[in-house]
Amino acid sequence: MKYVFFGSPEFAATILKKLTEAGYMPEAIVCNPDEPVGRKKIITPPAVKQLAISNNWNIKILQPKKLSDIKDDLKKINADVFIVAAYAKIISKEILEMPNLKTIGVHPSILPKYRGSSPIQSAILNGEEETGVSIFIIDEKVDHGPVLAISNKQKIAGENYPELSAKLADLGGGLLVKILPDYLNGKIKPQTQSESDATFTQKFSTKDGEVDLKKDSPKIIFGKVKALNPDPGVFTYIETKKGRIRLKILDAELENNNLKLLQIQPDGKKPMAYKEFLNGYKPI
RNA sequence: CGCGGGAUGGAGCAGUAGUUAGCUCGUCUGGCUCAUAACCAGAAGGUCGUUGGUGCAAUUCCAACUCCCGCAA
Repeated sequence: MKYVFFGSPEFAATILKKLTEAGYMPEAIVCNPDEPVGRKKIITPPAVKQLAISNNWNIKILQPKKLSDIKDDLKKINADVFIVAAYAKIISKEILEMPNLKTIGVHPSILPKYRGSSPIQSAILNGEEETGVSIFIIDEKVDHGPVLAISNKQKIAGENYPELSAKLADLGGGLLVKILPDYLNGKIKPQTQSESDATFTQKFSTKDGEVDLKKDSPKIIFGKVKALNPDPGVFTYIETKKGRIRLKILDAELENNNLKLLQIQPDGKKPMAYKEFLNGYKPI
């Protein structure tokens, strides 16, 4: 089987790793361009590219700004199927339908629930007790195509976004490897999604991470802390002897509906335990 | 040159131009207690980021540098 892998972040890298471990080496990978990260603007390649480089895979790495720029390259590869995991760009119909086995996607939710760009964070934020991973055929509407397989349920038990994402990537990668042979042989019958059950998620912004420790309910704050870290993060303002400071909330736990802050970070300081913060800052 | 905060014992913070640099926490020792993250007594532990400058005197003033971090992208 010849395939091209589309994906950029850690979630995608985990899935690609599973595929290659199972003997499926892509002809090429397509990921976002290297981007400057942080204050120092260090040029950082996406996780998928790093995986390929660190393993010295002799495959093509395509990092187009626009997918239309690499149409011809993709055509030349003459792949049987495209596999997409968290690529972050909308892929045009023309490209999706290039391979005769079309393009399949891995989406970290149980479709048709939580379509869109932040399924994992949204599930945590909404206090879902479990979620899962879906594999489906991608069409031109976002996360809309017929479903090939749905993973076992994954319990959500206080994980934060990166932790849950890692688990789901693992789960999704495993499922993909498992069903791929059947899909290639045409043994799987795609199931159309129920449109009436569909829900959508959107990206979060800094503003979504602002909380008020006094006014907001502990449960909601807790959900945000787990879902929105490390990016865009959760923050609040707190009055101390020295004045009002901005405080990021990195980790917390919920105990009998009381929010207990564990790890915080004052503006301009390193992350620290809340207990240590109290030693020096004396909130009012 | 995008904006800004910071560097003081293991941690978080104060602080001052001048014989012994403080506080909260932690650590160690002893005591109390059925017991404890509680309490009492005591102890160890700091070239006050680096380099240079001005002072009789600098950790405290000035300059440069290094490193850390928040925002923005």
